[in-house]
Amino acid sequence: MQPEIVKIMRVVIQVKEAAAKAIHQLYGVELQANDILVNATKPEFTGDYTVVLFAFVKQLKKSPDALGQELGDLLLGEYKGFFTAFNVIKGFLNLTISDDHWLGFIHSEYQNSLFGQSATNGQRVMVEYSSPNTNKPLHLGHLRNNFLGRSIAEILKTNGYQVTKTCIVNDRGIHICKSMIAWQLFGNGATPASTHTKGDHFVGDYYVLFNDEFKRQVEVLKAAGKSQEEAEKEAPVMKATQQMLLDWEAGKPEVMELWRTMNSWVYAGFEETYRRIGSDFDKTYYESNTYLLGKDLVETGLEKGVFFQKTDGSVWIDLTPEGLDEKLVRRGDGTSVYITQDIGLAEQKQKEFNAGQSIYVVGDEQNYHFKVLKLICQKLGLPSADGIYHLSYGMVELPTGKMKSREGTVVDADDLVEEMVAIARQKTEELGKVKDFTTEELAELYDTIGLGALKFFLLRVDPKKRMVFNPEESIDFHGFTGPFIQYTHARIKSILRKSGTTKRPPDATRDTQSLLPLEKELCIYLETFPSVLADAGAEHDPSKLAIYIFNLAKIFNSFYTEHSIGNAENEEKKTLRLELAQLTAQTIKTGMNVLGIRVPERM
RNA sequence: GGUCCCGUAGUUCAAUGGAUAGAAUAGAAGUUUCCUAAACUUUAGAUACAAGUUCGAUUCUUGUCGGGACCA
Repeated sequence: MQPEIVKIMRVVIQVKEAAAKAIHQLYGVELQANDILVNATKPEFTGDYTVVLFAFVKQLKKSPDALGQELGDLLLGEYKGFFTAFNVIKGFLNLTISDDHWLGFIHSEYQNSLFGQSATNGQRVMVEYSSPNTNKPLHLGHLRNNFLGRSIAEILKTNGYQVTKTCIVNDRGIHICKSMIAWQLFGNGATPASTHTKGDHFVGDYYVLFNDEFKRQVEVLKAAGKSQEEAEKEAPVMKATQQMLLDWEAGKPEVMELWRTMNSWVYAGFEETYRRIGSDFDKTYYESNTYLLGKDLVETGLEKGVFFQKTDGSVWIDLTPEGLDEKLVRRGDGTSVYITQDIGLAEQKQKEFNAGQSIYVVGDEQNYHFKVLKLICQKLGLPSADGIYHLSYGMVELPTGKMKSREGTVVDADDLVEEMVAIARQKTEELGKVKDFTTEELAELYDTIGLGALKFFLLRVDPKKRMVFNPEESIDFHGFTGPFIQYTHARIKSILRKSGTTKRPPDATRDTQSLLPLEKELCIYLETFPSVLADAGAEHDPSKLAIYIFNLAKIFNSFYTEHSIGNAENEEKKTLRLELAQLTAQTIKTGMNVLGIRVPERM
């Protein structure tokens, strides 16, 4: 074994490659390292890593026991100093890795502030997330979106990608006209400044007013004998809104002016929220600029025969061969539909950034839409089409069911953040551990903890799955939570402040101590961090990382309770444990930062 | 009508076809002369149902029941 490789290569990979080589040597069968299943050994068995043998039993015509014995014997002989023991139980070959190897790993990485980071790979990825509408403020669902988008972007950066974060703002259409109409009717010239209201909430309030007024007018018309449908069509506010949309499209100056003004209020509000929750974008697109994109692509598609025209002039694509149906891409009156501008924007982004991968963080109610989008782009032959990936996430629900604006059950993002921070404050004051902090330091700490709890809560779940947010139970700082991890970090930093960092001189000879079970468990788990980051990136799943950091903190806490660091049995142990503590703190910090969560030095 | 997703402890979440299905919380019982008890230790508790595929199924296939989304 080359010593350099030992340091760089992950242990699991080494085990796989060694096993593949051994099988080749013993039986002449060529296997790829990745075809071999290697897991961490379950705690109730002896060993560190386990080769699952069942898969080869048939092919090699060996009993699992015999195969395990032969393989174990060969591996132990060939890789002295790496493997130190093995046992075979049923079809499982449990291998023990030498303490020397783990010690070497800790010694070489404990000061590495880039532990887990991959070298740049020269590939560009775009991540589009957030995608707000300008008629109302952000809610809990947007928070999940923002945290996912931001963290997946950061994860991909650590994986060596060059990442561009984009945002498409839905700033036009009937919804914003509703707010505008309501403001004209009921606003009396009020502004966010005059009412001391955050701009996005201000505009959102008029959206609510619109709906109230609309409902009222519909009732009046129904009382006058109209059907529901007729009433909704004829309600004066609705007619006014539709006229306003036409005026907007025609570029009528007063309408444009009002639209710009109201949107600017909203952007000021969004800006504040984004700053608070840590979302930022390298490039923001506005639908008012992009909604006409893609029209020329409809022509291209018709020429290429990808699209076809019906007798009423509407243009369609036939996706029945793909198991979907026919999809409209341009209406008979020549106006385009939602998907057309998405195709156009995809093309434009490709021209601007030419990213190999384009990730769209969008709710799973649009699964069908993105399936269609990708297919159409592929059929049109857009070079970036294969790189389209819909990072589809499930809705955040309340214990009572879905959030409904009509029933006032929408959880507002700003309110929720403030509530979390307030609870962090209350909890911190109760514990009274940071009485010497300045006001600024306290404010920062409350933010760190409150936002940490919220972000971790939303990121710890597989994005694809729907999740339930229980306002009472979710605001917990114990157990599988952000503050638990932050606390572990703060405690480690406290130990390091008191015990000093490690005293190992750079030329110190490698020690010969043996690892205690809890020390070893921590080593093994730390060593997997880079592959967890890689997995989380490849799977587009930050929850893998969140779960890892939580487990790491838990393992450290068990270790810490059992073994003294500052008053270790001897200097050698003390040095090792300080190194373990340093690397654990570093790993927690890197992992949490990648999730967009800060970790305090003290709390 | 068609397509897709989801059903795991009381609750919220895990488990690339692998060993006795893990955590957290709520419940029960403990741990402070010593590095931060927002911690630690012990305990009890679950794969919706029925078939099939195989050495082995929470995972794959089919059906039933339940929840959700989308398309026209």
